[in-house]
Amino acid sequence: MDTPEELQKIFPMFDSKLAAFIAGISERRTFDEGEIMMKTGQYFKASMLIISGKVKLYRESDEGSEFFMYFLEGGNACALSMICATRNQASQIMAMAVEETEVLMIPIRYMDELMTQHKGWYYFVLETYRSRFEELLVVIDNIAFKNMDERLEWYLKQQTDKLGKHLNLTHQQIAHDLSSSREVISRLLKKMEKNQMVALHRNSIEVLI
Amino acid sequence: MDTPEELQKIFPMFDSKLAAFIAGISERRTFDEGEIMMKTGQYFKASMLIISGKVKLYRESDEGSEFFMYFLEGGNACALSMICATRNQASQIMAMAVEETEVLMIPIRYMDELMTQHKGWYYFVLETYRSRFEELLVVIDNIAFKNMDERLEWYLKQQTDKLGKHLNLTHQQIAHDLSSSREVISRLLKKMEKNQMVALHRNSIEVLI
DNA sequence: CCTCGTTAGTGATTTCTGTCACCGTTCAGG
DNA sequence: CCTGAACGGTGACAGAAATCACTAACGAGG
Repeated sequence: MDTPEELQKIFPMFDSKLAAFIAGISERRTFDEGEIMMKTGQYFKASMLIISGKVKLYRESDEGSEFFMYFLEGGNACALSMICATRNQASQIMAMAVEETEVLMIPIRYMDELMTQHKGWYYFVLETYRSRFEELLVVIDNIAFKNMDERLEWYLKQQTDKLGKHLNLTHQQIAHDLSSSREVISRLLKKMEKNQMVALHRNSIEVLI
Repeated sequence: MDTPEELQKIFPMFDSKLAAFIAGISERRTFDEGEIMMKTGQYFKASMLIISGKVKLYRESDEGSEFFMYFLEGGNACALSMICATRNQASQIMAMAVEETEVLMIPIRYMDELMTQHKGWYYFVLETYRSRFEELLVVIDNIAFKNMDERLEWYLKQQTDKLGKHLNLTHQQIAHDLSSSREVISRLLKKMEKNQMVALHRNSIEVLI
């Protein structure tokens, strides 16, 4: 169990009373690399705060294909889990740990108390919603206005910002995340390699820019 | 100025104390059909609650093209205006009245008091964010996974849900909202007409399904 | 060391969408 | 009543992306 002081380092918005409260009621859980943390259609039993690690968030289509939206990392929280939890609504997104990830699970029965008694909590919730909302707007910009080559560049930039210049991704995975096809991604990556923007290896890509 | 009772009819989440407070501090304003209520890059000076009418929300690209996201109507509020207002951030969306629309403008200096003193207010804010967030997810579904014919059908469905079966839209406007081109929309509409899904008139479309 | 599944590269073809060109219709304003 | 702008229909073409088909390279496990 975390001490309130550790919690405040990761979530600076929490005052000490709030940090202590959360430390008392939450349960720590670790997800392995590649583990699915939340599936579409699943119901939230707890609100999740990310302590450490990295999480990829996906939107799933009816036909089963997935679309990468954004990352969560330490200090973030799943926006939907915080409110769906209180209303018992099904998740509309899929979350996958890309590295070992530690989270705090806050049971939904405490949501109302957190909201009403702790000013820092709902500020945090609002800030979480606002920033995810803005990320979604950027996602829309990209898929609505840009071609695949620009989208791929933007995608690689996002990944390197979070995971470093050396990406352990196959072309297939990238195609999947962008809801495109492997051949298209392979060709575009080749073009980027010619332009000295990336170096291609088997199962990994080095971003040079 | 509205009476608190009228306000509660439109915003059932507001308790009478909150309704009275808002009635006291807000200013009513009317926007005409077609009027731009909010431009990208503009700063919020007030949070807006929609009393009546219909508003279309757009995302604008760097190059100036616009992309329709969702409607707001009586009882809704602009999600971004509620939080950007408190942080003095620029708007990232464009809002246009599609019919005469009445709004309540709540000056930003009251935001903190509303948040901290009125439970109904932040429940309302959270609910607003949550529902807009979900609408954005559906928008992403459509542009990420669907072709233009399906997107057009979904677009027409949205419009008829809010505005009725008889839509006063030109093909050019639809193309604009979907960030496509007039010719493509014309052709797809012709196909839909053949399939008895719409009836086409000059400057208007009747949706038959 | 062999084999098979995964990963990548690439050409050919098709589909979807955007663009260009052009024409006819409608309608408001002079 | 005329005219020009806005609207809409349509064919031809171009480009992006998806799909199909095939090949080569790599690497883990027998």
